[in-house]
Formats: sequence, structure tokens, C-alpha cells
Amino acid sequence: MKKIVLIEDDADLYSLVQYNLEKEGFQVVGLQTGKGALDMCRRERPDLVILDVMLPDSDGLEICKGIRASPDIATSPIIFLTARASETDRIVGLELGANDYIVKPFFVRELIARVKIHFRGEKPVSKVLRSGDLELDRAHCTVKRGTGEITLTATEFRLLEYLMSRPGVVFSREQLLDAVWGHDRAVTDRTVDVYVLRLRQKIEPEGAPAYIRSVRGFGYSFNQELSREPAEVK
Amino acid sequence: MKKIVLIEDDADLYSLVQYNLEKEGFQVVGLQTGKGALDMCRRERPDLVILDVMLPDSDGLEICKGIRASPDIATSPIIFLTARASETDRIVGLELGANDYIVKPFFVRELIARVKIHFRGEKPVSKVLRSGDLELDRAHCTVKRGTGEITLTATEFRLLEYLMSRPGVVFSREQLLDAVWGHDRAVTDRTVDVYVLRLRQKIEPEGAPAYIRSVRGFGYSFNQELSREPAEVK
DNA sequence: CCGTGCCGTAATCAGGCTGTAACAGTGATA
DNA sequence: TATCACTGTTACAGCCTGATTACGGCACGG
Repeated sequence: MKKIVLIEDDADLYSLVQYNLEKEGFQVVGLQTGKGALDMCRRERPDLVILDVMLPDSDGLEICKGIRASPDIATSPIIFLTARASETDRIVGLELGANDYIVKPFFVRELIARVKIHFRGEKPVSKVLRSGDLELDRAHCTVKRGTGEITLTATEFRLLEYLMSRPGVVFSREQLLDAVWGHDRAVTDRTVDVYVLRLRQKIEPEGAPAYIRSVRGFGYSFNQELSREPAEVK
Repeated sequence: MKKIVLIEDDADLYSLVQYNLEKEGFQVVGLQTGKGALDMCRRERPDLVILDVMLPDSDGLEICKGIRASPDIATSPIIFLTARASETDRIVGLELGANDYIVKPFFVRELIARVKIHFRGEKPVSKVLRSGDLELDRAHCTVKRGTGEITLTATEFRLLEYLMSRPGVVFSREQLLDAVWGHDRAVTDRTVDVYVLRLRQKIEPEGAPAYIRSVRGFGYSFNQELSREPAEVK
């Protein structure tokens, strides 16, 4: 489910937009003040941000700049919602990094349609990740190797899921902690080592392929070779 | 350079938009009729399409549908330009697959800004650096020469990455230490020599091209000649 | 209340990466 | 040609990195 952060100080408008977004299946979190908006975005890592420009205690443009300056969430689409309709305002908003600029008053259904644009064309992520004879089912939170089911703990599962989602890509411990443990983690990076070990013990019993690759000096990656279709049969 | 197909029947507006797009460095091709617009898109494979909805001989919505149905160009962004401002028109346009919907009259500079949005955020540097038959993949932390994979240590990899990222540029040992070893390094500059040697041994086995060039008195650089496309055949 | 299992940390160990020193080779300059 | 500065090459000791084990804390369910 897509998560949207909504920053809008007008309570009625906030409710209206929230209601309609949720009706469309989006998860909405938000604030009716500008203060703390940036922190909320950093914390929630939304898939999209809807931002009022004129806020009583803050400036939407500043929040936008802040988002674009935070590596984690810099690429999230931002839609400005504002009564400022002048040419200059529009240009400034768009050039500051907004992905859309909607002038009030607006049609709610148009806003929804414009929100949806940003989620269109995303390839529906397969619910099942496969690599060689290893199979991870996101929906059922299960992992199978060949026919046998493998029991993983929640953390182990998320770690494996993340690694399998981008086979071959090398992730630093830092990145893995961010992705699997969350940003407000208070965990040593050595913890990753231990979990990689535990995963290996479970999914790589004697003689099994080396699913997880250690990349000295960089981190870990899921072995890409195993993700390919079996090459040629001899 | 980005190529834009512009379909707009009003000659004045066509010229105005074309002029402003070209001033921004876009390549503009287009038609002032709807007929043949789809063919033109299929032929030109534009990076973006600007489409008037109400055309004398055709319907922009149909053209949009046609584009989305042509695998080659189905993912090209489409911006509608139209006088139809009703809520229904907007929704229909956006849900048909348009990426933006601009109502006439509009500010040209806003149109330009909205065009630029679609080219923003394209990753500036490819994750893969190539020079001749040498290929360095940043994401996978791997280096290939021809078909064979080359195993590098972390420091070797970072050094090669830095050199390959700016082919032809000569870096002093000082600069390389800063870039590869970090600013708080406590390392002799002769160390660079040793790592260049180790790199050469790994990526330049007997008879291979001289990827890394020593510049006496200055430092090292990656051989630019190898980065170019094979010159001309004699 | 207790037991079980998950979670994160710390300590230990082996292997190989790393950086330095020393020496050899090369090119520039007079 | 002789000399010097710069670069190429080798070898080695130290230490960093990652693997592994063990342990205490914590939450949860019985």
C-alpha cells in the first residue's frame, strides 16, 4: 500500500483530501502544521508528499527543499497545493523540485488522478521472489528451498527479502540497517554479520549454493548468478 | 538532447511553444494536424509528447491511446494541452494515461517547467563505467574485461572507479589519496604507486592495453583513448 | 511465574588486505 | 655519459575485516 504524507493547515481541506485518498486505498499520515513536517517525512518515508505552500508556522517551499536535501527521501514525488497562482509562484514551485503544482481551488478527483500518475507504470512487484531453488513468498512470509519449507524469524525474513529484491547489488551494512532495521535504529553494524550468518545457516545447509555473497570492504549481496534462469543444459 | 513531439493545430501557439522549447535546448518535431501524429511518434520515438486535445481532424485522446498501445513508445510522458477545463475532461485526460494536463490559456514558462520535470531525476551517471573492453559496475562492485571477471580488493576497486570516472584527467597522488583513502588518511603517497601496480597487474595482463597512464611529475590518469568509441576503420 | 525463542552485543580467530621500506629501473637534464 | 629525481617492483609485518561463538536481555505465551 502506498503511503502519502499530507501537510495542509486547513482542517476541512485536510479531512476532505485525506478521506478521498483513503477511499482510493492510500495510507495517509500528515500534519496540519508545517513544523515537524520534514521530520515526519524522514520518519515515515512516504511514497508521495502533498504539501501546502502557505502554512501559518512554516513555508512549504522550505519543506520541499528539506526533502530534496535528505538522501533517503529525496526522490519522493511532491505535489504542491496552493492558492498562489501567479506565473512566478508556479515556476518557483516547480523548479524547486515539485513534481506537480495544483492551484486552489481544485477538483479533488483531479488531485487523486494526479496522485495516481506517480504510481502508474510501476511494475507490479512480484509477490514471490525466486532465485535458483530458493523461493520467498512476500504475502505468506514463507521461504522454501526446493520442497522443504524454511522457518525464518521476522528480521531474518526482511533481510533476505531485501537482499533478494535486488540480486547482485551490493549493500553496505549501513544500507541494510536502514532498510531492514529502520532509520531510528540503535544497532551496531556488526549485527548484520550475525544475521547474515543465521540466514546462511538456514538457507545454505551443507553443499547448498552460496546465496549470500560477502563483498569485502563493501557489504553483502545476493548472488546474482542464482537468479538467472538455469543457463544451458549439457 | 531530448526530443519532443509537439502536436498543436494553432500555428501561433505552435511556434511559441516550439521557440521556447528549443531555446531550452530541446529538439522539437511536430505537426499542426492530428492525422499522422501517431505515426510520427512511432517514427521519431520522442522522449516526451505534447498533445493538443481538440484537433480539427482528429482527437488528441485517441492519439494518446494509440501511443500507450504502442510498446515502443508506451512509456513516453504525454502532456495534454487543452481548453477543456471541466472536471470530467481533466479526469478523463489524466486517466487515459496523460502525465500532465495543462489548461489553456497557460504560462509558457510553466509549460517548460512541467516539461523539465519529466527529465529530472534521471540518474546523472550510469552505474556502469566502460572503457574499451573494461567494464566497472558500481552497484555490483564488479569489474569485467571482455567476458572474464576480475577480482579486485576494496581499495583497488575504489581507485579504479575514481580514475575511470574522469578519463583523461590527470590526478596527483595527493588527490587520489583524498578521493580514495579519505581526507583523514595517514598514508604515504607512495602507496598510490603500489596500488596502481596491483591494478595494472590485474587489469592489464600481457599485451592488454595500457589502461592507466603514468604522467611523470604529476600523477596518474585513465587512458582516455580507450574510452572513446572505436575511432574510424582504415 | 516460568520457559522459550528472538534479538543485539561482545569476544575471539583466521585470513588476506594494506601500507611501508628498500631496491631496481627509467627518463630527464646538464 | 653521469647524475638525479621519479617511478616500478618486491617482500613483509601488522592489522583490519568478516566468520563464528557465546551470552544476557527482552517479549511473549502458557
